[in-house]
Amino acid sequence: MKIQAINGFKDILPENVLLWQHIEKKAREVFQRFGLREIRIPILEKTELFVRSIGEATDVVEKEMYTFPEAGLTMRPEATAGIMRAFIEHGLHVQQPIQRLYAIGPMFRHERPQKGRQRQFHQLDTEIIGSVDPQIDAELISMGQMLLDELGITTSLEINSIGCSQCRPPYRQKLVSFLESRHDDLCEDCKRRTYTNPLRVLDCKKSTCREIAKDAPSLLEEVCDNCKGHFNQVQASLDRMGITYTLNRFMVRGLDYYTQTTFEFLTDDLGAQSAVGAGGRYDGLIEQLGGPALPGIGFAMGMERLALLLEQQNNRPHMDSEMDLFLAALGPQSMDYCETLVHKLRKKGIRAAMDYSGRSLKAQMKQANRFKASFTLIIGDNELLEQTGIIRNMSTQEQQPIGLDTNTDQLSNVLAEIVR
RNA sequence: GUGAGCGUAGCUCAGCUGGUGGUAGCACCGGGUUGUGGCCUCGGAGGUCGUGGGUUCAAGUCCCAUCGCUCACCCCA
Repeated sequence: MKIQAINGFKDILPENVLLWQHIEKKAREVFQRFGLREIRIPILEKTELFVRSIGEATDVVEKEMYTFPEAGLTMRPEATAGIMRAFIEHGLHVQQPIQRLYAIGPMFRHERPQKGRQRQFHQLDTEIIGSVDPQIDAELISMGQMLLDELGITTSLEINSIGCSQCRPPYRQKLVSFLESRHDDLCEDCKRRTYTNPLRVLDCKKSTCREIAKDAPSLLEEVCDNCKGHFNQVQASLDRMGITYTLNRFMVRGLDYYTQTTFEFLTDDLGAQSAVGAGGRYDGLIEQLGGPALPGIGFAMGMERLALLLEQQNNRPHMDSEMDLFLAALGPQSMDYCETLVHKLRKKGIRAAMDYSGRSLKAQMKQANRFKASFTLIIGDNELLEQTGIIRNMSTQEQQPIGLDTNTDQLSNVLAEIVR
């Protein structure tokens, strides 16, 4: 039996890594533009951390975590909890009143894989900690939008406010009562959701449930004045920046720690998955984890989803040459000569390669082409005797003789100049 | 956890009502070009038809089981 990767865990092969590096590079660039600094945290944490932050009754905690029960450890299903743990553990708030952080890396959830969803997946995660200012919310959203824009990915932005610890519980109670009054008309899933996650009923795709949802009390109208004011200011900021969005009063969150502002970057191009990125405020989380009473807001973007969209929307970055110079050696002497030359070129930072199998020139040219080499230097034993090689520009097909030198240091300098 | 679909070359796939595995495309190797890549052309190599059992004179094809993958539900980035 051949050993293969386990279900939901994917290899990212070299040709695709270029795409991933493109995404990462652009993300770091944009995040740094907003003053975010990278933080790297462990993949394994105490199970308790996720239970306390994400919420005991959430799907993620109840059935999706990779946990080692005997050790009490869990592979992180998301990044925010770990970042907050690190934030508290190292007292980062003392250094700077507002901390702006980002993290990039793999997350793990034991769900059934499907398009745009894997068991090991990767997220770009951002957090701004220490401010309740609604302009911070808008700034963070604008950063996500800017990244998507610059990647050339088209999404729609939806925002909502899900209230705070003061106003959400009463609303939730009101909603449950309403749903109970219409219980018989709800679909089977929603009958269950009424008690597990009543807000999710508002988001049900079934038409009958949608009709009922229209009559349900609206969270946006029920939230407290403070939350309303905050949300209005977020919208005013987005308006000033010219960022287009739609209000979605049915948008809810799967993790318990979210408060007030929530938002999602959405697409129709990912099969059943619609969210490319999502986030929101989590004002009680840090305190709940035993840290100072500091607010925060963040978002995560799914890198697999970004990569899929880049491919689908035909925005694959065109790749440059991946090799500066390929040395085609013909004959034993020239092979040894080229070996020395390749070594010296590489020490100068030039990307250089050659073939040792003594294949035909045609075969070696093919190889140079596969390497996407900018130049090829052809050196046979004859050339070595006459001290004149041939250098070929692979894109223009121009060839020129080049004086060879027994002093390969000199020659490698000359070649380095040509190739640069 | 539930449902549906699919497993044939490294990849993408033909293979009809069972009757000798495809000159298939991409990729790979070599020749045409006696020392020049991409395009063209000719040739070559590459397979336990996922696995196990059953039906049959005969199974890639039909039946059963099993493993794997994919998509969808739930839920989520």
